[in-house]
Amino acid sequence: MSVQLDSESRVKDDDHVALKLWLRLLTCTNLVESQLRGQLRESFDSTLPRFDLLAQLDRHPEKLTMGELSSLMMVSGGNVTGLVRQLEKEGLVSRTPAKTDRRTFLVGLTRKGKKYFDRMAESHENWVIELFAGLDHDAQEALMNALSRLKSSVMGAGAWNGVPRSGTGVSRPGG
Amino acid sequence: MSVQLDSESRVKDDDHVALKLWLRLLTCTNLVESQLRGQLRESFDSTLPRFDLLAQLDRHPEKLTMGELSSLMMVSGGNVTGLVRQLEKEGLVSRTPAKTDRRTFLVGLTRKGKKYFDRMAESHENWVIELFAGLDHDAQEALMNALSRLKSSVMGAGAWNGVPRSGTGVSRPGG
DNA sequence: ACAAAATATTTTAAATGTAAAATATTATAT
DNA sequence: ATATAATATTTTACATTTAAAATATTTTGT
Repeated sequence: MSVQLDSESRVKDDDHVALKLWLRLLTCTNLVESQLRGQLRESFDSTLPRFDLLAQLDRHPEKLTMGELSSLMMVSGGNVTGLVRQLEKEGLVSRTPAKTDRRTFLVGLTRKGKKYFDRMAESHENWVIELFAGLDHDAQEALMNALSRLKSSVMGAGAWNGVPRSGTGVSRPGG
Repeated sequence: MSVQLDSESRVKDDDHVALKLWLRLLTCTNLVESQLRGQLRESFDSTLPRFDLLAQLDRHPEKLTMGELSSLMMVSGGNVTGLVRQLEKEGLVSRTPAKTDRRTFLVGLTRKGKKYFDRMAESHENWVIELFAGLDHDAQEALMNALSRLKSSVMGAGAWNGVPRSGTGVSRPGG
């Protein structure tokens, strides 16, 4: 049937380079995400958002507020509310009111959550290494540099509204 | 509070280069996607998946089956079923049974859908160009090359299960 | 021809996601 | 002090997404 296999196929010959670039970026991300999601499900019966939330807490042992989690994960506040509730019910994270501000909650890994995360994180890193193994170290450096520039470009472009975080004014220099 | 603004912040200093690379890739994609989603909503009261589906049909004027759409968009079949149903109800796409195979449906843009898409596509391309404007042409070429290599790497790595397309055996050389 | 396997799609159930409104609390400006 | 604005989170309503099961049809093997 000779049909391409991914989103890039929608690029027309006369399309702008930037558009091709964006679609290839999206394709790569989708491919990696699919692999990781599948592995996480098969090996640990878990999901990417759960893993990502635990990873943020592991990276920030000083505990994080709901809003910080929302910013870091680049998802809406309501989304975080649901995920934290779920993980708290399973005893993987703790959620305690802040002393100084009664609006705020501090979220952190429990011992059980830390163990659970560490187990997954090791496998996760190996999966990523394997997926990127086709690029030698220089190629990885080159890609990292290119992506750094892209990140700056995107964050600099237009009026920056940020990632949807309804009801949160965090990180809106233009707002 | 001095907390970073995106997923990369979960990288620890001793983490493997590939992991940093993956998180930066994810961050860039999330940033671009958020911008485009917001613009699409504000300017056209539409969404990315709707746009993507129409774009695939525009790219393939010979019409596509549900399964081909699923592969091209890298989303599950059930997802395509819902999107096509919605767009068909709005008169933007047509969905006709194939002559030779009664399991199969052929989906294509209606005249109304083509107009609707063209209007969005122009803005969409301009948004992308603007988001990538911080990279000069050489940098864009470099990034494209790096991503090409990454795509090959990911598609070559491990047993390729492909993107989740439940109930679809498409493109599984290993299955 | 006929059973079994493969394929294409839809349906289902549950998870994830957004955006906007609602609630509660804290900060600011008279 | 008190009204107003800003902030942090939750709730609500709904859209999207996946994975698996179900359905329908075609293909394959014998």
